[in-house]
Amino acid sequence: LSQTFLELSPLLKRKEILKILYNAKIFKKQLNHLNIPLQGDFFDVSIAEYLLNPDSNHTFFSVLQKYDCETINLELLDLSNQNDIAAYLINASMGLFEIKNQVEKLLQNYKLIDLFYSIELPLVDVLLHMEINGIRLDAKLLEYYSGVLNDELLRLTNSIYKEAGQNFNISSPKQLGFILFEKMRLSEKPKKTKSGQFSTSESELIKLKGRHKIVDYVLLFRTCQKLLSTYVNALPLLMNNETKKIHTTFNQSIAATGRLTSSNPNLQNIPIRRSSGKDVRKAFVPSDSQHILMSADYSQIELRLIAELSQSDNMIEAFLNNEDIHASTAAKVFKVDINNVTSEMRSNAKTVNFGIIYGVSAFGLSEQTSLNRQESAVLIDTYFKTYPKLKLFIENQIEFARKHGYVQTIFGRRRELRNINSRNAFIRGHDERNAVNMPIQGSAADIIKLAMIKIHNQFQQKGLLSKMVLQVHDELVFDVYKPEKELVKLIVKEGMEEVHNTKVPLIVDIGFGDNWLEAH
DNA sequence: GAAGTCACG
DNA sequence: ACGTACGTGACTTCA
Repeated sequence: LSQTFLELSPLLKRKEILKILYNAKIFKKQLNHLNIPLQGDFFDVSIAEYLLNPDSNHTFFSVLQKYDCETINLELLDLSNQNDIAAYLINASMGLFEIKNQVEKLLQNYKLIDLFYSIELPLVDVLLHMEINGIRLDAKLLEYYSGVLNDELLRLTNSIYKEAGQNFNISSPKQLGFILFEKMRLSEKPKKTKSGQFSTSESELIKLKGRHKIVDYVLLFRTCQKLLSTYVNALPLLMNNETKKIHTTFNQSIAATGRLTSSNPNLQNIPIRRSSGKDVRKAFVPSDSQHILMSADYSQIELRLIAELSQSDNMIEAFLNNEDIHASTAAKVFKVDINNVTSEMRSNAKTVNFGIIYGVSAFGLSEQTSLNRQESAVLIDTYFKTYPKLKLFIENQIEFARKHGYVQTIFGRRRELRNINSRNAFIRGHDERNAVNMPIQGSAADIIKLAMIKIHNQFQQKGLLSKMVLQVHDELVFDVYKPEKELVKLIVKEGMEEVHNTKVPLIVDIGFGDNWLEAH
């Protein structure tokens, strides 16, 4: 394969030739490895197809079929035969060429062409750089933590066996369910999963807290086990041993809302919420002593966007006054002065604020808060009376979706909602919630993508040594060359805050540190 | 490979 | 009466 690439290199260097690719980032990464630059414009069919149809998984082969290109049956090919391989590649290339013209027209018809050319395509190179840069991992710290967690796990295992009166596989939900609900009868009405098994999920176990010591042990066991298997033991195995860096893959054509995803390893779900997991974050460090990590995150971007899109004046007002939005909401719905908001009131208001973005029900809210169903229903009702335009926005979104069969973000990214008119209330409900959620989540995704492109270009123009290394939906992480600290801070803050003009200001919080936890 | 669980925004 | 919050990826168990 590398031989083929070398032979192609004179063509790849010619700027006037448009290169039509399927997943350009993978191709460019391979070329980069061989030191063959790809110059000039390129077109990525996989991204075009994703914008046209963000809900489905597409492979090169499925796209060829979809656009009625003649495809060679792979099973009939002899991959050790050069002629067969050549025939396949020629066939695939012709297919790509045909498809490019078709999808480009479709992008135009659906008004996705600007999104494609000014956001998604330029983003390919930004993500490529980030993946190649990688982020440094302190594997020694994780090794130490692994020992601590293993000891803890051993102690918990023994305690659980003792309380259960027998040995069993604690990691097996089936066996654990049997012990807790058949043998120990810890609940009168244990919740079952879809398949009829006892549910042993965290939210169910928390309801049993205080009934028996074993519940706390199991919860702790699960936490330790998760940290060990997914992070502490797994991350060092994916580290490049020479550079001590981790190189994730950012997937640009998976999430139906327009977000990126991260895999191998997923660096968008590194623990932070619980204290027990925070040590994992400490293992993400600057590349060397000349660098420092910088984290820049949008403050409440989704709530700001829903305030903006709904033109909800009193919520906009709260943001303009730089109020604590959850406290502000609590003051309004519980009708107290903002200074008299208790932490429980704020916490419940916070849950509703997020719930609104997801289309929460009274039941869902009661599951997430200390409130019962009745109280939750009242709270939601009061919430909509407080922010009437928010309710109107939700209704308008659903109506738009019913009429047109799709919804869109502020940059015109679309998601079809095929079941918005379904007679099945459950199926319809899902699309109704997405009619509200996708434009919010997706607009936030559009905004941060555009900011990434701007920031990357500034770094290149100024020849900076600092690097953008991670994106976590509303946060960007940089490996900053210390002498560039103030300049980088300025470029990033302005780049993120000024990328899109809104009535509600977008605010970015910036922090520095010798590890990712400190930078927050 | 599905199901269950849990890490993140 | 019903089911019950959006979007992901990874790990373990088990049929």
